[in-house]
Amino acid sequence: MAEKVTIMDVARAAGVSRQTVSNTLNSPQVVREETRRHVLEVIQRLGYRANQAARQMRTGRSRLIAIRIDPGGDGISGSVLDTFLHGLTESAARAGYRILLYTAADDRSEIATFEDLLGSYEPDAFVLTATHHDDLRTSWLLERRLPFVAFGRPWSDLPGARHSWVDVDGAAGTAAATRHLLAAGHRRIGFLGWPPGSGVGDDRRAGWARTLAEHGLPADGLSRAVEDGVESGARAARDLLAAGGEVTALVCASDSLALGALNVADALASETGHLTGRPAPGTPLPTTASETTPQTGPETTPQTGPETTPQTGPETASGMPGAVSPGRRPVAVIGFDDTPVARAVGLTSVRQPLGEAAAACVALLTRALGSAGPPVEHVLLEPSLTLRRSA
Amino acid sequence: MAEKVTIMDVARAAGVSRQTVSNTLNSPQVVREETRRHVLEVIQRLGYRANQAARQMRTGRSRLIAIRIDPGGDGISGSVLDTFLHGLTESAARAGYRILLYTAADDRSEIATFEDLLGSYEPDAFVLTATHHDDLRTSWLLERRLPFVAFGRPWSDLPGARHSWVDVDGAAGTAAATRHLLAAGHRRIGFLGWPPGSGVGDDRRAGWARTLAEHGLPADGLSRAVEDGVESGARAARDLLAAGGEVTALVCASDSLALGALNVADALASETGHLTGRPAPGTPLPTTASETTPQTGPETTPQTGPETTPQTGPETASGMPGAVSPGRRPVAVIGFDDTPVARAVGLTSVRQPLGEAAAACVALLTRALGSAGPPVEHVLLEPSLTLRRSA
DNA sequence: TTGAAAGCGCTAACAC
DNA sequence: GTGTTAGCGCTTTCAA
Repeated sequence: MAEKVTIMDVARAAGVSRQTVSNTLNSPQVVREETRRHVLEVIQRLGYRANQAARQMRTGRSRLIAIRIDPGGDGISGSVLDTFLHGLTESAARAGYRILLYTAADDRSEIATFEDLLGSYEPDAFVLTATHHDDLRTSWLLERRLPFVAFGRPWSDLPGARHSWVDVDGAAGTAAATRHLLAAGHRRIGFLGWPPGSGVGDDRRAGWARTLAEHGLPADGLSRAVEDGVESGARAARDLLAAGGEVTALVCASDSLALGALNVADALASETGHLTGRPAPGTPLPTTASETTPQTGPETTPQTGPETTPQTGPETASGMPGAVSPGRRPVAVIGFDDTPVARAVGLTSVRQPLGEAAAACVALLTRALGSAGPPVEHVLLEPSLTLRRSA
Repeated sequence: MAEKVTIMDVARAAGVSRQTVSNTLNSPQVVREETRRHVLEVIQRLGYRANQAARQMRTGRSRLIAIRIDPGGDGISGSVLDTFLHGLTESAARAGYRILLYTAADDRSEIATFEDLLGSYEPDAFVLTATHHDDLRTSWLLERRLPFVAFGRPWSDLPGARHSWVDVDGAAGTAAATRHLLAAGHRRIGFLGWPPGSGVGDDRRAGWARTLAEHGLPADGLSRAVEDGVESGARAARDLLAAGGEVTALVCASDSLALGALNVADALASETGHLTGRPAPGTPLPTTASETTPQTGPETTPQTGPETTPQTGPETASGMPGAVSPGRRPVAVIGFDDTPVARAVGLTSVRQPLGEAAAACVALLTRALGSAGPPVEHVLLEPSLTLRRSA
C-alpha cells in the first residue's frame, strides 16, 4: 500500500487551506504568486497527486480516452495500429489524458461497449479506428453529442458522417510512389489494389491513376483489384505482368500485396538472369541509413529530381504480348504502410506518419473538450516514401 | 451528454432503498431472491451502471490494470506485444477490469509513471513486460507490496525477484523445433541466437542444446551469437554454413535472425540448383490450412513421428570444409515468435500462446487482488510449432 | 486573495 | 432483510 497524500496533507504542510491548494492547481491566476510557489513546492516535496476518482466525481471528467484494440497480429499491417496506439498514449499523456482499451467484434458490440464505458468509467472521448461506409458508431456518438475523433475519414457524405477526423492522404502516398517510379524512368506503371467500395482502397488507387493522367500516361488495363494478401498479390502481379501491358513497375495498396508482387518480380529476374531491385538472397542488406527518405521541410515526399529528365528507363523493353516477356528489365515494386515486413525484405513503401496522426487526434480532442461546442475539424497528413531496394 | 442513471433512480423505480440496490449488486446473498430479481430487472430496464469513480472512492479499487505499450512497430517482433495486449484487454474485461496504457523509456521513468499512476488513477495492478536482469521495476513494486504480474520470468535469483509471473517456455519451443528437424532427418542442426546474458536468449539456446545432447549429438561450433536483426542473421548463417560443420538446418532465436538465415539458404539453393523448403519466388503459396499445426490435446508440439525412424535426411551431404559446399541439400530454417513476417515468407516458427498468457496474467492478478496475502504463483506455457515451407 | 460548506455516487457500518 | 448515516477526496459555490 502506498501511503496516500491528500490535498489536506498538502494544505497542512503548507499552512494554507485545502482550497488554496486546489486553486494553485486548477486556477493559478487566483492565487498570490508567493503562495502559489510555496504550495507547489510542498506538493513536489510530498509527491502529491490529485486523486482522479475524487476529481472526476466533482468535475465529471475522467481524463480518459477510450480506443479499441484489434487482434492486430493477424495481418501484415497489424503493426500499424500498434504504432498509432503508442503515439496516442504518448500524446495523450502529454495532454494529461490516459488511454483506456477495449475490444469489440463489430460495430454493434462496440456501441454496446460505449454504453458500458460511458456508464462506468466515463471516458471523456473516444478515438475510432477503421472507419467504413455506413459506420454505425459515428452516427451513434454524433446523436448523443459525445466527443470523438476518427482516425480515418468518413467514407460517406451522409449527415451522420460529419465529425472530426484525422487521416493520412493515401492518394498522395500512391501519387508520390508513382512519381518516384516515373522519375526513375518507368512509363508502364501498374497498380495492385483492393476491390472498389472500400474508401481507403479507392483512395490509394486514385492517387496512382491521377498521377498517370497528369503525365499523359494511360492507366487502362494496368490495374488489378484483389483481396488483400501475399498470395493474391502474387497472382495479380503474375496476371498483370503477363497481360502484355509491358508493365515495369507496380504500386500496391498494401505491403502484403507488394510482397506477393515482389516474389513474382524476383522470379522473373532469376528466370531471365536480370537482377531486380532486390539483391540475390544472401547478399548483405544495405545500411539502415540509406533506407529512410531525408525529410527536409514540410514536403514529405522524396525529391526525385525534375520529372522532365527521367533517368535511363525501361521504356524500350521488348514485350512478348500475352506472356511474361523474357529479357525485360527489373520490375520495381512499391508497397504501402512501411510495415516491419517491408523493412525485412527491402521493400520500398509508403510510410504513414502515425505518431503525428495520433498527436493530431489528441489535439482535436482536447480542443473539443475545452470549448463548449465541439467544432468539427479535419487533419489530412502527407505520407512519405521509405526508399529501399525494391524501387 | 448521456443521461445519468444513478443508484437512487434504480431504488426509486424499484421501490426499495439505495442500499438494497447496492446489496443486490455487491452482496446478492443478503437480499431476498424476489427483491433481487426485481431490482436486477429494473437495473436492466434503466440501463444502470455503477459509476466507477464513486465506487472507487468508497472501495479504493479502480478495476484498472496498467501496462506499458512499447513503440513496437520498430522491430519484426513488434506484433507480439500487440497480440498479447489484445488478449489482455479481452481477458481483463471478462474479469471486470479495464486496461490502462502508459509509455516509458526505461525502468526509471517507468517507476516514475508507477508513482504518478498510483497517485492519480490508482490502478489495482500492473502487468510488466520485457523483464530483464536486475529489473528495478519488480523490486520497486515488491517493496511497496503492490500487486503485479510479469509476462516473463525474473531472470535472476535475487530476493527482489520473487513475484508472480507468466511466461512461455522458450527452451521447450526451440526443443520442439530441434526435435522436428531431427525427425525430418537432420543431424547437423545449428543455432542462431543472441549474445549470452539475456535470459530469454539463453533459454532458447538451452532448449536446442539440450535436445541435441539428449540425442547424443554434438553442439560444439554449431551455434552463433549475434545481435538481433535480419542482416546479422544472414551473416551468422553464412558464417555457420561455411564453417565446415555441414549444418543442414538452423534453429533461430527470432524471426528476424531466421529471415536472414532463410535468405542465405535460398542463395545456396539457387546457386546449386537445389530447392530449399522455400519455393521459387512466384510460385503460389500453400493454402493457409496447411500452415497451422493441428492441436490435439495438451501436447502443443506437433507430432512428427517417432524420432527413431527419420525420413530420408541430408546426413550424407558432401561438405567442402571452410566454404559453402555446393551440392548440399536444402537448409531448413525455423524462427521464433511466428510473426506476420514468418507467415508472409513461409517461415516455420515457434508460436507463443499469447492469448493464454494474457488470460493467465489476469487470472493470477484477480486471485491476488481477491485474497489478502497475494500468493506468488508461476505459469509456464508451452509454445507450439507453426509449420510452413522453410522446415 | 483565502476560508467554510456542500455534494458528486457509491458502499460499509450500524440500527431497525 | 431493509433503511439510515457517514464519508471517500476533490472542486465549486459563497462568504469573509
